[in-house]
Amino acid sequence: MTGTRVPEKPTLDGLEDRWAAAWDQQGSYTFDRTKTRDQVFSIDTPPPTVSGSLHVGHVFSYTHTDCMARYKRMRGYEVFYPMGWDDNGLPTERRVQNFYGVRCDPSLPYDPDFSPPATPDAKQQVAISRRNFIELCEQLTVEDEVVFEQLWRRLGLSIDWSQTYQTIGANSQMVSQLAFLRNLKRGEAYQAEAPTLWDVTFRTAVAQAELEDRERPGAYHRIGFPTTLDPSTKVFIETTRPELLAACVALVAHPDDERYQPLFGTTVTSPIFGVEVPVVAHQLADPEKGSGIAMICTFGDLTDVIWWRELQLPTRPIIGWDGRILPETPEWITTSEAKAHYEHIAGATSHTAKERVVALLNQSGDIVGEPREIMHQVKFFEKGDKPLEIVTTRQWYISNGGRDPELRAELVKRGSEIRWHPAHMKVRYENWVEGLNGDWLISRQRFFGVPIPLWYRLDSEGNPIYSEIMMPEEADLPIDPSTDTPAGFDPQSRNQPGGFMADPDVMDTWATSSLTPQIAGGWERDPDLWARVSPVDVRPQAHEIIRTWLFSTVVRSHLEDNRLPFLNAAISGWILDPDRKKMSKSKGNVVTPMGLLDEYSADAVRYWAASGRPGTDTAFDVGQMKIGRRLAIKLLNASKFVLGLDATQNDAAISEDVDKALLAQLAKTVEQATTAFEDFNYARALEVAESFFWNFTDDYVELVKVRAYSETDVAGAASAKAALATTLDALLKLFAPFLPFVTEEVWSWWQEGTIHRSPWPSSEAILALAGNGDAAMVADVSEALSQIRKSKSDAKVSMRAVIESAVISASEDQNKRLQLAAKDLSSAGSIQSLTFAAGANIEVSVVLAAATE
RNA sequence: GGGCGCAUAGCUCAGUUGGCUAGAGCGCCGCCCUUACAAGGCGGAUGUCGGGGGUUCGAGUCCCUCUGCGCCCA
Repeated sequence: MTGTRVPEKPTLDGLEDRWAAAWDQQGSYTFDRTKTRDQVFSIDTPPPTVSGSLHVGHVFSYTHTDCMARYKRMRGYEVFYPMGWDDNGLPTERRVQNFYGVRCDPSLPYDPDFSPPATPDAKQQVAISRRNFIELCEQLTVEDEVVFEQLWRRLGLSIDWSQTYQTIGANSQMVSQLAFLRNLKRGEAYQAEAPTLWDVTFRTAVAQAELEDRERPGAYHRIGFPTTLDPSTKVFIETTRPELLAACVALVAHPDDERYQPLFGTTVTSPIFGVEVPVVAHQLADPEKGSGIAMICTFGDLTDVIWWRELQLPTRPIIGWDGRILPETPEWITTSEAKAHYEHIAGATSHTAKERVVALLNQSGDIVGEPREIMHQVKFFEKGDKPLEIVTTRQWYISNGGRDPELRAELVKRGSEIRWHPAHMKVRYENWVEGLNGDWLISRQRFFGVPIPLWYRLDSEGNPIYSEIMMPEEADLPIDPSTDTPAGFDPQSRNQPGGFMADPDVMDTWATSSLTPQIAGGWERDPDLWARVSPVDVRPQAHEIIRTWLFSTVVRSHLEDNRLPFLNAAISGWILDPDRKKMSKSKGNVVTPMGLLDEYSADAVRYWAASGRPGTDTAFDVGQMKIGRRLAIKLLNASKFVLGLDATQNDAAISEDVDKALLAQLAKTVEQATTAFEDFNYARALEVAESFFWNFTDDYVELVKVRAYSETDVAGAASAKAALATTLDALLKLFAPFLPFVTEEVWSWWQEGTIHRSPWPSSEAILALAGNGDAAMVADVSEALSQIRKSKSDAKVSMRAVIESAVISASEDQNKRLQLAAKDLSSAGSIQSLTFAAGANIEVSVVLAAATE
């Protein structure tokens, strides 16, 4: 019988659409939630940023994860493989503003009947409430998510499409807010006044990623500070920002600087403002810069912030959110003369204040010489025109060990509990955690994002009392404090004296992303699911976000559950373009994946991706895709041939030594691939499978072809067919994680069900069939066969040309093995008379038969 | 300035606790219409394993050092 359905002309065309649809229909990858935690392999899939553009970098790392998922599924695990979309944050905010012609005004009430303007006008954006804005974000990102999903399906990712989430979705908001409230109740979240990079034009905090340095002219002013011990002695500092003199909290010099060592621990008095400040030592003070001793102000630049923080200095801000000198005279300025000086600059822009302070210093004789003009780098918001100020604002923080050595040690320990792939990535985690010097700032002065779910009571003058926090009930989450009302208050009392106000901020996107295991796994929403999938088995991610995504996830899980969020971290590398630059949208060197899938097939593109070793940056290389395509086609043809021999059963006795040897080799291959996969080294698993496969088709199949066709050598033919069937079965399975389409196609020719739920091959079972087979024979036979071919190639004759006589000389062991294959070697090489002789290595000498026309 | 990684054939890369003459594919050259595959097959040539030093019977592999490149942090 032939139970096979082998097509006449196998092709890769159309496989992707056909099998993607079949898997979807059959629910091949649907998570079976009756399985218990020990039967489950769960994946904390990275949610890609839904920004409307796709590139091959996406394909690369997601393929790695899918190969692992498919392997584990074949190992019998029920794989929990969800998909998330990262549509939270600024990129989406900007796109929505431009696309719909709207802007977010959190003070506005929610309008359930709102619809965006028919013809968006970027210059006259319609102001809408935060909830309306978020709804538009969701609408727009859904379109992008459809495009991503099509790509993922086409690529063959074995995702359970019933398990999806959006980082701005209601569930993500609920999880983010709930986790935050738990942190707050346990004392892990707190608010504090802290210095923030601030754009005075836009009146917004600016993130590190939005900074740019610009060269600007400046001038050093040399200013004398009388020492307290002897007011006739002055210490001279040089500063480019004399307007901040009233904000001076200390002078600082390098600890090794002998000029200033006697002053450490003493105090000096600021000129014109008469404030006594200490002289301190810090490594970052540069003896070569200016006079070698600097004025620390709160805050002139980022170094001031570091000094202020590390030296525990007081906070004396004088610049307001509008960039002007604060109107009220600060409490640390006490003498009437100093107060008069301050009043002279109060309310001025920093530019005007600088002129006035310099004038006052000139009058008092505390400035020396002319200003020395320089060019220096100044930090700007990338879209701003004025230099950034550093202002102190009230922000929310979560403890991450940055200020607590005990917690830090616990988090370092957590990092060492994670199994890292590759192992050296652990060091990056440790370096980061050990180098932390502050807690995690999670509040952002943005519109789009998960709102901080709090309100504050307002005093009788309408000023917020930040110590009187009002939290929502957990059951009411998610909430938007800008439209929802705290318990016990009338909506009318919003922003009224004696009433309440919403916290205006949203959370950092990492505050949500740090909870992806909880979001996807049903934490607090579906405790039964959560128990079956957590802690997650593997977190796949890129190396540059170990310090952000990975670390913050560990922090949340440690604080909430006192355990790891995931057991393994699989770190992927980047895609580099052929010039070895990181591929990114801004460089314009991005290759879009759909065209590649069309040209080379999904299996071929996956082959390229899977060749990239874990954690290693990999060059974009269509050459690898061509090889992958060739491999997939070869798999079709070789399978067609094997099945065409009716080699579909492996229950016949495997009697021939060559066949046993092949199976011994196969068992070894399976074992190596399995070991590699267990170590998350999918690339190695592919390599060993591929290496075996080419040897199988090039040599073994050629060798046993004649015997397998034989009608006289019944036992020999049966043995060959059984070995072929066994090998084909195992090979398809070894390749299934990498080439899901072509292996499924071939599987369907002769087997029932999906290959992707069939059991991973067992090296023990294959070894049992191999009996006393000697794997070393495979290489010897290949070598002999290769030399027989070479002799024909050298003689420029067809491979079918008849060899009259051949002598193989080889070592005793090799000869022993080769003689067992003599029959097959003779038929494969068309050798009429084959004899063996003693020698060192395998050498074949032949006498070709006279050509017969 | 600190940390991590990389450097092997013209190209892209393997090379596992040190072990026979360092491998694969692409590309290149030659041959073969061969009854699974000519969009294929078979065969061939190609190396100062970045430089220098050390440990060892033996080093691409371990140690030191230098150079170049990448990333993260300061």
